[in-house]
Formats: sequence, structure tokens, C-alpha cells
Amino acid sequence: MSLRSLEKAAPVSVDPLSGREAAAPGSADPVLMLSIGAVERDTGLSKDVLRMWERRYRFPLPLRDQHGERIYPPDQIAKLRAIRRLMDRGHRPGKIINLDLPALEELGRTPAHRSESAGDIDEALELIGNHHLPQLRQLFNLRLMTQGLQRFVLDTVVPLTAAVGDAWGRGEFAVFEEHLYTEQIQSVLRNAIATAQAASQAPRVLLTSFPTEQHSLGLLMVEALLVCDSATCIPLGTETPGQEIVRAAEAHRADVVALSFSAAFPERQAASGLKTLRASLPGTTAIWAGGACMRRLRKSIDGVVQVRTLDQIAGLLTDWRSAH
Amino acid sequence: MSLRSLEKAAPVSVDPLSGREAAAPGSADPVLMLSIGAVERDTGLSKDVLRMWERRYRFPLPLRDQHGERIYPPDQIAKLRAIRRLMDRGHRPGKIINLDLPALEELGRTPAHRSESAGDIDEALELIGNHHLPQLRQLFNLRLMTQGLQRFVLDTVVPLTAAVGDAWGRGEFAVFEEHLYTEQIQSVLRNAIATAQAASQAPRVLLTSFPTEQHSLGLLMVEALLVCDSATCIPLGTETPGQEIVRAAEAHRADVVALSFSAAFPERQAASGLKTLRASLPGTTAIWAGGACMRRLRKSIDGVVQVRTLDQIAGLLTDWRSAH
DNA sequence: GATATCATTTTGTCCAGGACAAGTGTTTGA
DNA sequence: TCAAACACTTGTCCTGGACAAAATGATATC
Repeated sequence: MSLRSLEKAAPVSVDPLSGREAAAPGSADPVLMLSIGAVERDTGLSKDVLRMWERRYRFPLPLRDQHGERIYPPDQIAKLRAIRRLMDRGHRPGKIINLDLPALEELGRTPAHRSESAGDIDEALELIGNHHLPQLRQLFNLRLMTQGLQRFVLDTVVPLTAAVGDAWGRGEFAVFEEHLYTEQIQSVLRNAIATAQAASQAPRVLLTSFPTEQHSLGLLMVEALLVCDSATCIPLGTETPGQEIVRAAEAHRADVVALSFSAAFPERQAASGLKTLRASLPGTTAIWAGGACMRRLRKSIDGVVQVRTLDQIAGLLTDWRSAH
Repeated sequence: MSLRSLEKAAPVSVDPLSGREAAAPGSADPVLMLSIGAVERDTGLSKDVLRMWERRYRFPLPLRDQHGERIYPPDQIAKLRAIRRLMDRGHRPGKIINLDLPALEELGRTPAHRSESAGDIDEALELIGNHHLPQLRQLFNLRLMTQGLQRFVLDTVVPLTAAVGDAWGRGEFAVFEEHLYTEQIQSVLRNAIATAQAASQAPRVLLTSFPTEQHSLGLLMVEALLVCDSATCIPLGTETPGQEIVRAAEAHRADVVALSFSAAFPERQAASGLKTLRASLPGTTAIWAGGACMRRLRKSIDGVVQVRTLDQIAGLLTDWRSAH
């Protein structure tokens, strides 16, 4: 008899009347309970990690369904999300995993200094929260016209995106509100890019991200900044396999390959992927790697420029041009 | 002693001089060998599936590194990708996994009936294959201007997208070429949508897809068609959880919720998701479901309009308006 | 001839618990 | 002050079994 069969025989608290799990502390509506695979998708923490934490730290401690499989109640998922957010900011799991949710949120609040968010950031946040779509669009277009594309990206889009992310993390924004924001900004930026696109000049920059990295907003911001300085952009969207990046760089005779890594992207994978890519590309092709993940990365990688803030882009461009 | 330790003691073909794996049939440059995690990211096949297939079908059969961990040579990865492509088109792994790469590519070729592709479709395909980005952009803009947005979507974008998908399925296009096409079309469509957007009229249509459905092009095409007829669009992008769709529909007082399902989306999941959504939304809110998956679905779902071709959109809109 | 129901096969996900590498932080020694 | 050695932390990979969920095919019913 297998271990799992033994487990199944063990008493499981199922209400014989409703066939549902009995209400245990922290449990809730069965429809809100997620399987380990669903939690992986939801939090970005792999199944292996979830099981490992359970073994090592005794958290999360999911209930079990009638087949002995883990089912995670919403409060544990919320805590996992909070932990994940803090890890993205550099905290280590062992130090924070046994704190409770309020303590975690407090921890998250401190380093995020949203004190000095400018007036138009707050204005935009309010429009998003109140679902005033046309006004939001109008605000973006107004800002774009008064600031110009470059300043719009650096002074409005960057801080606003951070603020939306924070608010979402604190549970102040729903998922769909964050989605809507992303769509609107994308629309505005893509429009501006198409309009500003000039006759193609060097360098030729290929823009994309590695597989599993789905965030396209960072790439779009970079593209906007590059277009401001008349570089030639070859946008591939997100999630291009390593091999394909090499083939694309060759086919388009790219001078630079620019990659974006969000905070959620695992540092290790970023580092190993970049090393492989560096080895596969000709030395004459530069690699620029940016995004929140790169900001945290300690070690530098030979032959890869780590773009820590978007301000650097303009400088990198002039550097490249004076070197060629 | 553990099984794994035993394995390590087993003979591994390592060249004692270079310390590298000896060249086995199908092996190649060590930097191109990927770990199981990397293959998961690259092909979208989970580690569990990769190990299961190895056990069941004896493919893939990766080499092992000095720690006994799987390392996959490029040719096996290429075959895995081909299998994955065919599975997305409805093939089953057991039937095709033991075919070789040419046979797999042949399989992809057959069902595609590329006989009657029009002249400008071929022209565009050629530009994509030759990586002539500016000319491609120009062609799109020209078509858009001569045809108008509605006809551009129906007569150019729809068949061209199908043709690109087919060509990619046959291995005639690389992944990055398909990515590039998608990006360009997106840019053109988003631009046109932003330009055409009129003062908001009824109905208010919320556009999105269910989780795991990442294809956004279909949604964009629908949005373009709706904008042509002055409907109000609330685009949420892809992958909105069911709960969130309901909340968003409420917050934005949507009259219609439009969902897109690509060919790869499992029919059953689509059907059950739609039923749940139908039950959660007020009866006054219409649901329109479109995409390749809906075309295959036999049964109709109560209270859900199945949009089988994009031509229907205009009619649906007038129907809705005359009914209100 | 179409459709519903049920059995069977196929396929993917989950389980346990061990091993170990790579990264991080700390102490020791030059 | 630096670096090597050390211990500790953390994530990824391993095996092989069990079983759920999906797809298919067969049979019965309208």
C-alpha cells in the first residue's frame, strides 16, 4: 500500500451531509479554494517551492481534498502573494514567512515611499479606481502633449505604473482595474511610437523578453524612448525563446538586443539565460538588460549592460553611436 | 544509498580529456543543451509532462549531466516544439510522438489549404519572410487607407493572420517572424482604433479572455470592428479571471461581454467557463463568444452568442441596438 | 440520423521525500 | 583589509507511484 493510499484512509474532515469540507479555521467557500497548480499560476511560486516551504517552514499548510490533494484557502493565497511581492523587492523567504499578513503589508509599505507621488499620479489613480475610461485617456493624451514623449514616459508612465502595481499589491485595485490601466497605457504608447517613428537610423535595436516574462509595458517604454532618439526598433513582443532571439538578431542585423525582466522574474534564470544568449550572439551585438529584476541583481554579467533605470537609455544610445 | 546516487555511479559518457560529454548522436554544443526547467519555459511543456513522456513513450530521451540531471539536446527540443505545435491544432501526443521531425512537419502541412490566398496576402507573407519591416508597415497602412478599417480587418487581417499561422505551423516561418507580424498588426490596429474612437454610444462592450488564453489579436480585431460602428469598448486585455470579469462588467455597466477563444483553448473548459459566467452575470448582459474554438464547438450554450466569423459582429450590433 | 450515456483509453497532474548546487552571510586566517 | 573556508539558506531536480480529467469509442435512445 502506498503512502498516498494511507493518507486517503486518514480522517479527512468532510461534512457527510453536504459532501463539503467542514469549516476549518481559515477555510472558506470551496469555490475559492485553489489546487497547487492554480496557486502556482496565481502566485508565480512553483509547485516544488510550495511543497518545499510546507516541509521546511510549515507554511503554507493547505487543507486536503477527498483525494488527499492540497487545496489552498484564500487567506493563505493572499499571504503567499504578499510574500512573493516582498521577495521581488529583495526580502528573503525564511525571514518573512512566519509573519502575519498585516506585518507583511507593513513591511511592504515602508520601503515604498509613495509620499511624494505627484498630483497627476493621484489624479490618474482616482480615475482608474472610478472606472472613468474616457477621462483617463484624455489625461494621458494631455500629459503626452504637454510633456513630450520622453518626459511622459519617464515622469508619468514609470511612476504611475509603479503606483498602480503598489496599489494592486495592497489590494486597493482589482485585477481588472490593473488590466484596464495596462491596456490604456499601451494604447497611448503604441500610438505615440507609431507617430514619432522617423526614418530608420542606427543602431538597430531588437526588443523582446525571455519565455515566461509576459510583461510588455517595459519594452514599450524602452521603444518609446528609443524612437525619441531616432533609433530603429524591431519589437518582437514578449516571450521569445533564446534560439529565436539569436535567429531574429541575425535576420534583422540587430546592433543591440534589449531584454526586459520584471520584478517577478527569477534572478537565476535571468542570469543563466543572459549568459547563454551572450555566448550565442556575435560579440559585435550589444545586449541591454533592464527591468526591476536587473535592479536587484548583484553580480554583473560579462558583455551585458544592465539598465537599472530608464534614464540611462538616452546615454547608452549616445555612447553606442560615438563608439561606432 | 539513494537511487540517484546509484545513477551517478553509472557510466556517463564524459570525455576524460575535455571533461565534456562525448558527442552522442544528436548531441551538440553544450551551451545549447537545456535543463528540464529551461525546456519547460521554452516549449510550454511542464516538467511533469516531460518526465512522463520519457517514461511512457521513450521520448524525449535527454542526456544526463555530471549530476545525473537531464540535459536536452537542440534536436529533441526542436521535435518537442513541433509536437507542441501539432497538439495546439488538435493532434494527440500518443499518435505523433514517435514520428520524426520531417514527418511531423509534413503532418502540419496537410490540413492547410493555402490554395486561394490573394495577391496582397502573398505580398505581405513575402515581406515578413524577408524581414522587410518598414515595407510591411507601409503595406498595412496603405491597405488600411484604401480599404477602410472594417474591410481591412475582414479582408486583410483575418486571412493574413490565418496564412501566417499556417505558414508557422508548416515550419515556413520562425517563431520570431510570427511574433514580429503580431506586433506590427497590433500596432496598426491599435492606432486605427484610437483614431476612429468616437463619442461613446451604446452598447458598452467589455472585451477580454479567460485565464490561459493569451491571444490578444482576435480581441483587437473585434474592437476595431466595434469602433467602426461607434460602440463603446472597454478592453481588458487577456486572461481575466471569471470573478473579475463579473466585477468589471458591473463596474463599467457593460451591456455585452465579448470573449475570445483561440483554437488551442480546450472546448470543455470554454463551455463550462461560459456557463459559469452566464450564471454569474445579470440576464440583461449579453455574452458574445468568438474565436477558432467556438467555430469547432457543436453544442450551443444557452444565453451565449457564438460568433463563428467576424462578419457577424456588425449584424449582432444592429440586432442589439434594435432590441434596446 | 442525430444525440445522449456509459465504458475505456489516453494523458496530465499530484504526491512523498531525498539529494544537492548555487547563493548568502559569517568566521577565520593571512 | 581582503579572501578563503565554512555553515546556512533556498530552489531545483530526482524517482516512481497513484489517480483525476479529458478524449474517444461504443451503445442505446429519440
